[in-house]
Amino acid sequence: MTAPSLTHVKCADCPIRHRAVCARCDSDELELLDQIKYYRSYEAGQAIIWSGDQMDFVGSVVSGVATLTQTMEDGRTQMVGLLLPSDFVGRPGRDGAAYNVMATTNVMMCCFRKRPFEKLLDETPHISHRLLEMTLDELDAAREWMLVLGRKTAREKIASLLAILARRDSSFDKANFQTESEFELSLTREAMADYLGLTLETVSRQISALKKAGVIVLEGKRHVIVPDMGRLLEEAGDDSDGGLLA
Amino acid sequence: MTAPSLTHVKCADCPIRHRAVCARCDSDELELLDQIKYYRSYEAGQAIIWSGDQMDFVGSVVSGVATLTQTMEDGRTQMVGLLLPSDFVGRPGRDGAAYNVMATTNVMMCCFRKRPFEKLLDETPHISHRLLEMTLDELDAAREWMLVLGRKTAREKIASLLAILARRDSSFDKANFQTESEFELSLTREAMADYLGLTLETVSRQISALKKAGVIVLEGKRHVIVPDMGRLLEEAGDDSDGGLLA
DNA sequence: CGTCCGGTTGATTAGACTCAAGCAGAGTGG
DNA sequence: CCACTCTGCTTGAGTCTAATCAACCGGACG
Repeated sequence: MTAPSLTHVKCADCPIRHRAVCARCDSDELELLDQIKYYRSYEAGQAIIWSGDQMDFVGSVVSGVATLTQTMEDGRTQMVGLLLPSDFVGRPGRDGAAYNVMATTNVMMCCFRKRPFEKLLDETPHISHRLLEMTLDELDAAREWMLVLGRKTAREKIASLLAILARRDSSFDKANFQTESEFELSLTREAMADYLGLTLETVSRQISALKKAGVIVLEGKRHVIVPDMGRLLEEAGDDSDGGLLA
Repeated sequence: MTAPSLTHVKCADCPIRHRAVCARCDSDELELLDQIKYYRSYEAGQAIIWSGDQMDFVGSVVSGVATLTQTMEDGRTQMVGLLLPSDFVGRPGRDGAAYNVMATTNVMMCCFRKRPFEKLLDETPHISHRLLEMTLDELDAAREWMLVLGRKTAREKIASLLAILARRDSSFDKANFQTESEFELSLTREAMADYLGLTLETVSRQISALKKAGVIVLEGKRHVIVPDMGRLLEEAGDDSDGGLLA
């Protein structure tokens, strides 16, 4: 294992400046955050945090993809969150980590020392309000996922996952409704299975089935082309609006 | 349908005063909340909110049990939250309801007019911080539930639900570990099925199985006695600590 | 060249679903 | 008061979806 690379980047130059927990901060507030933060990189496959670990930082994903997973003693594991750039990691006010956080690709984190961040949170409404908003969004996403896990068939689950990845991964700039979409699959079959509550064999079979049905086109094993998003959403069992609300 | 009963109760006399979103408020802040709130009652079985409805209030459950559910066009439904006294309903900053909220028993709600509440939220850290804390707790609960939905067997699911209800329903005053527990089941078999991603027949069968195995004792169909919580947690596939962290 | 990893595919099995019948208790109306 | 119905629940028989077990493929890498 290589030593983690620690670096420091000015907040103003940060790629997630306008989406992360710091999004609403003015330049004075950014300055305060700047003083308690550091960048840290993790390699693909590496653990960022183990469940039960003492946490000395919270932070944001700057680049890359990480997963939040829960494991039972017998090894069954369930992914409970997919962390993309700007997503927040860690729970202010709690010392022990509740989940495993694993880097799926190479990941850059912007870490805030925990105690000073908690202090800032108390004193800076721009931060606490933004964190509240992000947490409410995550709660909605988790609840959406509960429907997928509890009530959808294997095929619908796969289609749902692909739809989410298509929406987030591909730059869906505007009213998220170009009919075509194309993106890189950053998860292994096993990770997808853990996300969906399936086995990796079932994931593989259903992806093959969707390919055979022409719902998706694969270039290699990881590059996905969706010729018709409407068709994919149909397969996902979603009605057209995809459950997004103002 | 009877007209809703609207009443007003002083915050100081409110049974959820120290657990709800108002928990941290001082008396001045309570006074402000008092001016924008009203109590409202709902009968068992009644809808409190329909998904997609315009929301003109947010609020707290004062007494009773309500459920948060999501429904697909073909009727498949998944419960995504169980609302007990002190739980918060509604999302500040969003006008449309994202879920159905149904009264399972008779329910009393403390409703805050939405716009004024949002204004208070902006100006009152005691409220926004408490709401953040409660939202983080709900997110943890939702993630815990994702493991149940995605990876547990029918029997483990039932045991998990009973364990949750036992912990919350029965007055688990202290270190939540008396070995014995006893509580009233406020959910129908169908509601349990919707919670667990099962059919009601499977719920019925697994409850019978747990009864036959002596894990639980039923008095009538709704009163549950758990002679040994450790045994129940074993059946739930949880290790002894039940996943609670400081 | 052999091995490992991620992925695919096939055969069989098991667990939950579906369809169906029936029970107990509460409420209703003749 | 009794028959009738309704709701919530239980139980059984048969089916089907996804899990399990197993073989195999292809590319990367030492």
